[in-house]
Amino acid sequence: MTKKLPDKTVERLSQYRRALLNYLASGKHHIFSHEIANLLHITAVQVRRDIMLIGYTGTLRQGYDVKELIDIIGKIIDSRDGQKVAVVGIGNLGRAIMGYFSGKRTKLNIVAAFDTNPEKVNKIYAGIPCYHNEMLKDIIKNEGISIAVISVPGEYAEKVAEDLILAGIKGIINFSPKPLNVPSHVYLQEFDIVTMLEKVAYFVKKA
Amino acid sequence: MTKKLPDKTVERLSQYRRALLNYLASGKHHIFSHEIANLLHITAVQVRRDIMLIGYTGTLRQGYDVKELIDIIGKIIDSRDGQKVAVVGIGNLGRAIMGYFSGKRTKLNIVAAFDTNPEKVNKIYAGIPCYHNEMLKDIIKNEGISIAVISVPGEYAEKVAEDLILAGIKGIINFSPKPLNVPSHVYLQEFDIVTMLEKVAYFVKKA
DNA sequence: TTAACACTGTTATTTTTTTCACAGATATTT
DNA sequence: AAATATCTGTGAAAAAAATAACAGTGTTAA
Repeated sequence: MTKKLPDKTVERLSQYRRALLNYLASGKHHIFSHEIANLLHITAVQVRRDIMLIGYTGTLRQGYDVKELIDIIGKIIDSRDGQKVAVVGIGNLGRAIMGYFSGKRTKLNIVAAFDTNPEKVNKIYAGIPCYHNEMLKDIIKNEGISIAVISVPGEYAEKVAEDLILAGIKGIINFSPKPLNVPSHVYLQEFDIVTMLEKVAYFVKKA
Repeated sequence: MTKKLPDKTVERLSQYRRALLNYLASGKHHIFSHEIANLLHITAVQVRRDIMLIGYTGTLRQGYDVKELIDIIGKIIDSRDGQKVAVVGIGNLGRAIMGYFSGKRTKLNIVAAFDTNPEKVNKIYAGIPCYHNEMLKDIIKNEGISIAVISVPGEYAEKVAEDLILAGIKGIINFSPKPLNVPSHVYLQEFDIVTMLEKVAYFVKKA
């Protein structure tokens, strides 16, 4: 199972798991591919194919064992000992992200936040300590943080990314509008809110 | 030029425009495809293809006229009279989004925010009035708002989406972790932060 | 004036992702 | 027990997106 899965499949697996955890609360133990599909509003074939790709197999006429499936997905997408995450830039967006994770105990732990604003440095946000950006390299290295979320204004994004890369970060999620350049051993996911809005606007506009 | 462009091309066009507006400040009036490519860290072919798709053509040996290109992109992705946008859910994320747009005058105008929290209702955030969710349908209709950003907790997302659709919304950006189901005449863009992080974690994890 | 060069525009190819179509298996109905 | 219905797993086809390859054309250099 070492073979890398398609990008999109990994995204959906994460969503399957969340939906299934929720579904467990209904007390049912089995679920059909078309039921999963309905939860995410996608097609049943897609669900079956994704599940096929991770090597799990359901039972005919009964569908998939919910707990087993949740477990398998965990084995695939989680890393054994969890991964540490840092958030750089404690504006509204940074705090929103920290809020999403606070309380939940998953394999992904936000363990540090960074900002340059002295008002914010050395405070605790959603249970996470905020350090000055100057500390970034040291803390990333010492804590073994492998993933960083960049939620600083565009002007600073490049510099932050450089520092992160020098510190040995492995994955970056960039919320700033500045496209980043990363070496091939760093996985980069960009997300640009303005662009997303403009795209929606394009597909919405009636001539 | 009524033919719909590929999804990804539209995203990139939005990014080209922003990069080009910035590039104008350098005082240069022309730009080569490979220079645009460098700005976004993509390939020159991709840039040329996108530009081909919108029917613009550069001049050999000089590249593209920056202002013209910006104009053409605007003609393609903006709608003539602009579009109105609403943000539903004024948590950190909602405020972050409003912050991105405040001040900038583009063809996309956030004209209303909604929340259920009485502390927030009837206040102004980043210049945008916040109404109670009860007002949603009326205001969407009366103001002619065509796009909505959902930044409420998952539990409320479905209900909000229903109301938006009843109100005649055309496009939705969903930041909640609850997958939405929309009729085919509504364009939906989902963005799930937890899933994105889990995806990055997967591609980053060593063994 | 000819050769080398540097770009664009586009066709062809490849890769990635989704959808179709159906064989196989087991429960249910008649 | 045969016929029917239901659901999985997957090969094959289609659709979407990215990349390669190159013809064409003006520019510069020799």
